[in-house]
Amino acid sequence: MNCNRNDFLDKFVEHMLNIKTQGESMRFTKMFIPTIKDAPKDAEVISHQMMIRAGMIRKVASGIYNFLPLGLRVLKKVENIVREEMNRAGAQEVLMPMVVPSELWQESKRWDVYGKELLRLKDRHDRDFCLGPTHEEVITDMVRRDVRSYRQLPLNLYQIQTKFRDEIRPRFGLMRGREFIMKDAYSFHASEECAEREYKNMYETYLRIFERCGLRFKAVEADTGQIGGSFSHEFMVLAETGEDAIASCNKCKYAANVEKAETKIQGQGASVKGQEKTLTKVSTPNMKSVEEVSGFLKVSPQALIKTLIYDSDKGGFAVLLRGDYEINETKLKKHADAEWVRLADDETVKKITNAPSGFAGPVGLKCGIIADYSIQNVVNGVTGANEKDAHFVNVNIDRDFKADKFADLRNVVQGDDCPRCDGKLEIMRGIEVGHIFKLGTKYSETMNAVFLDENGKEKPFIMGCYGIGIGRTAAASIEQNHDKDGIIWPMPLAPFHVHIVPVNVNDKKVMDAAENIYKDLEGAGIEILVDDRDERAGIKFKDADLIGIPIRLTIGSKNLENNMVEMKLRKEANALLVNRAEIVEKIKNFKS
RNA sequence: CGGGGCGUAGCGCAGUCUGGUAGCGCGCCUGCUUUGGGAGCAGGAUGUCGGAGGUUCGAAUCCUCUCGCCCCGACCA
Repeated sequence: MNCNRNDFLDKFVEHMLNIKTQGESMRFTKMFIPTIKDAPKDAEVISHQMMIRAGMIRKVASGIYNFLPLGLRVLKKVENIVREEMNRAGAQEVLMPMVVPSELWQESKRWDVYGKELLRLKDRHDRDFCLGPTHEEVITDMVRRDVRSYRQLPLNLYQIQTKFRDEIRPRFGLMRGREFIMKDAYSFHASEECAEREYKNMYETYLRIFERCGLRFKAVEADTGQIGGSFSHEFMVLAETGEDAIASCNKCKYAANVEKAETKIQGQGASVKGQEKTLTKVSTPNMKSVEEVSGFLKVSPQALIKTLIYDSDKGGFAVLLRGDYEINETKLKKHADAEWVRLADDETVKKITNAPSGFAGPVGLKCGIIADYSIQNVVNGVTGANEKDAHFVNVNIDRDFKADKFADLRNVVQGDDCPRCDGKLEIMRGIEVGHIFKLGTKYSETMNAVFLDENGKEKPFIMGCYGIGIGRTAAASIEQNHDKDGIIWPMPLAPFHVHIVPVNVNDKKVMDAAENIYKDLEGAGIEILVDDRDERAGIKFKDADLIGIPIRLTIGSKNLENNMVEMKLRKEANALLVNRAEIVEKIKNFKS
């Protein structure tokens, strides 16, 4: 109304000062932190619920999220650690487009292979594009255009960028989204040795990155999956809610994703001959599963030879497995030498075994049989009789049937022997936050990305690729570090280092003290969130616990009279009183 | 993709079976009191009942279609 020029200027200056506080430290009243008591019912896992409740993220569509200021700060913390360590390791940051022309994907043959996860779109000229789920094609193209000589190698280029994978079933919030931020690095080499050296370099770099993030994690051997290549490691954050099972030796350093984990080959030729009983068919009405059959016949599941009928690009075949073990399709695919394998549908089972599914067995079966090593020990076993409601008992290998091939086809279980030493394997769960691959020449060959070596000979680049899920790392940290009240951030990922809670903002002494401490800490390079809201103490404490900043300073009038301030670590139950003069020093110690 | 479930106020839910003026708790706004662990009292605002079509005098409720979201499933041998 009577807003004259000077008022306007004052307001402008005030506004600019407020903006300035949006740097390292913040006032709660100025920051957009919409915390909520009840998480929406669609949030299933802890990290998802807590990020929503703490006002860090909001869902926009299935598997697609907004990052609010607090969430973004955490994301940036992870990014910066990754960036610093990648740079330190000699990699260089680039930025590639999110929208990629189909030509590149057609060239690598992945346009047809990658499937529905690849979100395809057309531009106004009806040309095909996709949203990049990963960038091997783009980087290979980028490098082949301008790198001609071995003298320009090696190169390690990375970006931190948004990826899109149209997941079948996005879930668990940031843990399995469709749109997500990833650091992906690609290295190019003139020789195998150089590529392997870089793989080790990245392995070490990843160890440093996740250590700096304050995570408990494990590097495990992994299957190379869809990206392809010769060998790879995954970096798993250990958490009950992890989507992956990993096997880890209790004695040596061996650790592997269960998809890939091996055990000592048992029982080759160890079957006890001479006690073989007569093969007998028994009636097992409606007994299909291992539990049903073993319960009905009163034998242990170990005595069963589970017969699974598989379909593949090479046709149908049978897989034999001891009753108490699980099939590992990754291993099966490899040993069956197939492009794809799939459990056969009822119709195919019927065609191959002449019986409804649930009664398949190797005796008299007229298809290829591939058997897990585990059945070599089974004497007088139980199998389906390839006939409805019937099983054979006293089935013996060699006498009653033969397998075309023995192989390691099962998932390892708790207590299996370590393949490397005399230790035992433990099974634990993990969240995959990083994955490194030695790619070899898979992409450089198909995309004709070549350089001239010192002999003037044309050779394809030898490549490696190295990914880290940025958002997933933040989510994994929460899965690993939380209690019933909220998040417990490790210092390096925390959105702020210190959370100042003035108990009563209307008490001038309290607020003055809070302001002074705020300024002192800020001057010492510490990031602070000060809860200057005119709210009851209880509400502020609840929000502080939920948001999970590692150090909380509670400023109340009574303690202030003794020149003391309460300091509480989020991860500990009890608070301690600190003299005002010592606060900065104390906190500096905790921070490092 | 198959199976199941859910869409009602910002969030959590009731109401749907059996059609008859849209509710509860939390949150939000105003005022007073309160003020170290999600306060009390009083007053107040807020809904295309996911969307479209149909049945009916009348639809959140019944029917058809559609969209969105969530969960389970590739271990039945």
